[in-house]
Amino acid sequence: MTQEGTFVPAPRKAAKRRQSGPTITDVAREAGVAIMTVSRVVNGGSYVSPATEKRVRAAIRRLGYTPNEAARMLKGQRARMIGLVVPDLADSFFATCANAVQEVAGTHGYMTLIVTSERSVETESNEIAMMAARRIAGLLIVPTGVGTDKRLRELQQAEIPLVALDRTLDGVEAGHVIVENAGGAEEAVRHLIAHGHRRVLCIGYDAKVYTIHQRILGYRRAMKEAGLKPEMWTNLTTAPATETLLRRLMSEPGRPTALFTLNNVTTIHALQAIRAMQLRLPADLAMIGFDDLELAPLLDTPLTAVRQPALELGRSAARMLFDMIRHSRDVGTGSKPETRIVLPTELILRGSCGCNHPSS
Amino acid sequence: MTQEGTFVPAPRKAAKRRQSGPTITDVAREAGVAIMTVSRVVNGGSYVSPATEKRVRAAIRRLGYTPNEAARMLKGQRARMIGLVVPDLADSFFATCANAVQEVAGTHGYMTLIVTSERSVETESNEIAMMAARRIAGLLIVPTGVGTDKRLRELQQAEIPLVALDRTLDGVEAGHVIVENAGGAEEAVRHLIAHGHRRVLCIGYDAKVYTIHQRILGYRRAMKEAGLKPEMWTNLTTAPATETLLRRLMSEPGRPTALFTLNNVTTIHALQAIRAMQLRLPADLAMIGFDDLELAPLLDTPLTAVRQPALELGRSAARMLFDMIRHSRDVGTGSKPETRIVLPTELILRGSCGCNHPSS
DNA sequence: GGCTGTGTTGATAACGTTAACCGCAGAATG
DNA sequence: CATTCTGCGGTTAACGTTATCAACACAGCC
Repeated sequence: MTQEGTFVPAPRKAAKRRQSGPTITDVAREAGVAIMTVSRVVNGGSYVSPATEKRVRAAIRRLGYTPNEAARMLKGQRARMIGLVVPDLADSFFATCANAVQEVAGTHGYMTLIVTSERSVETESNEIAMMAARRIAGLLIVPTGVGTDKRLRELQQAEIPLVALDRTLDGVEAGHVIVENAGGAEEAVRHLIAHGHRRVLCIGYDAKVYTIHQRILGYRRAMKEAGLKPEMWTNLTTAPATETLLRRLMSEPGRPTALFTLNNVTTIHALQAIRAMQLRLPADLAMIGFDDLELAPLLDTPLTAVRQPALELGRSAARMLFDMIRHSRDVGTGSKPETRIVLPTELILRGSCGCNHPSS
Repeated sequence: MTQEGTFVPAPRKAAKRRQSGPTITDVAREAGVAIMTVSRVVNGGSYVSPATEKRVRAAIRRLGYTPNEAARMLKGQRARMIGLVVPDLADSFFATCANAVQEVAGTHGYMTLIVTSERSVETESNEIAMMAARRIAGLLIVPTGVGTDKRLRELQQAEIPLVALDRTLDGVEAGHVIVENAGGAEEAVRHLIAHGHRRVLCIGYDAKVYTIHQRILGYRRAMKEAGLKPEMWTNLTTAPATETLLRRLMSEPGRPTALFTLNNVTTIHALQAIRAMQLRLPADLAMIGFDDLELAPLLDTPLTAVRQPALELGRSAARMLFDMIRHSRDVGTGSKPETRIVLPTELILRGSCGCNHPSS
């Protein structure tokens, strides 16, 4: 069909599969204006006459146009996304935090990339790299490792704000939002001692994790204050290991009369073991767990627990991150954002510590 | 090598705040090759001599280069992200699903945008729009509403694969992964009837929700089969409402002797009410709940429950979505992906239904 | 008539990446 | 020696958006 001698640059094969939806160019054509005018209408702020704006809005609605975030981000170097790294979403504590973070992000028009590190430093590192590639505007992280990941330092160099959630982060400049781990643990152990217990066992997960470490500190303080000998067993990761340990310790003469569990999972494992051993709470063993459980009031013996404000923790951390993002964007506007928030814990007295708990 | 009289295009003013990290151009300069060569090394596949590749890789490592996903996505129209909409992350069932989805996505090099609809159709709609703007490659959704969101139809037009999780989706072409809701409920209610109960109560959340609706169907089938009169109470959203209802029904003469709860939240509310009313399970009231709870075995009377394979549900749905994504990209490669998966439920017998449960 | 605003719109150049060509050595072939 | 490969590498043009600057129309003012 091409006739005479002009060079025809090989007809495109089949219109080249454009992007899914209509683009700003389509809207501009539809409304009979320049693309810049459409951009102005979409982003607001600049001068556009009411009549033109109406025409453009109508075209947008007619075509069902949505701005392409990829292109926006490429121009503006900021993704309207934040990242969140948690060890495990199936843990209700982290799930609640994630819920709160995601909610706050939504009010800012941001979305949240949530990933789980599965308590593996390597996974965590990879995920941070993937988020960096997506050019997130900020990162919230419940750090899994002890040291500081090299990737985090790279994020830092890229001036991406960083907030540690529930734990602290050394070696990089980051904000953090934590709870009164030591104080909460101390209060709980003191309470057990006040009930007359002299041998108070303390068991939990990995002592290298910041939160566990802090809680152990609180436990030691309370024990030392009462002149009692601390007895700690950590690195309990499975239910069987926990049961084996408890069986051994509880068969000794002068066996422990009280138990303080350092974290959620261990609390549940201990409860399972106690049921298997047919011990009665609090008669055979008084117990307090760090981190409350939704069903704690409904257990055989309702469980006394140190409650952490998970929702507030997530919200505060997210708010802090957005403060930092705003501050780093409009450089030096307003005061420097807060970089450390410590939230209080609450000792919820139920039956398992030995208190008479209210019947309703 | 351009030296003398060539045109020099006006020196840029002050380097113009570039993107956070180094770009492909920096790598190319560092390695002394063209950017295209770097791109080839990064994406693999094409001809690059080993020597050049080594040089480029070294430069990449030296500079700490990460490809800008925004630019990639803008070119290729595909974001290496999928979306996940759940009603509530604090619900352990959905949290577990999310965990599984996120894990499968990771193995494909994708990240997951997780949002909660908070059971609001409007929130859900907005979130779908935000995800559309981010040009996600596919969407997993636990639909909250009854009808089909207009936004979903738009996604569909944009040829974005869609999979409904735990529920079905009418009016759009979508895959779905669900569990044997009706069958599981029927089995549970039959079990209660087999224990001799004639008046089996059925309570739950919104009956318009697909899952609840299906479970009610199962309940009705079992009751009809036994020639018993079904008694259902739905729209119970709060704990007080549930307690009020149960108090009223349990004070009637010839009161119900068995209870079947249709969903997680209602199960918990019922357990709270039962404790408040000082009823004994299963003596005063036998009970089975749909959806198992982690602490169910540890309750006063261990709770018999219909367990759903939450992990498997999430995994299957994610796998189905990635099948659809692959299929829509390499058009017509391989067989059409599965679009319907139904997973079995399992009745976990513990004490609350009246069975003697194993002590350990 | 020349100015200076002021309110509105348009043209163009990036942003970082990849797809589609183009070109160039050197080897293999005629 | 002239051709055709073939393996590598470079050039250029998008992708959809926004910042920047220029242009225009119209008013008010000397």
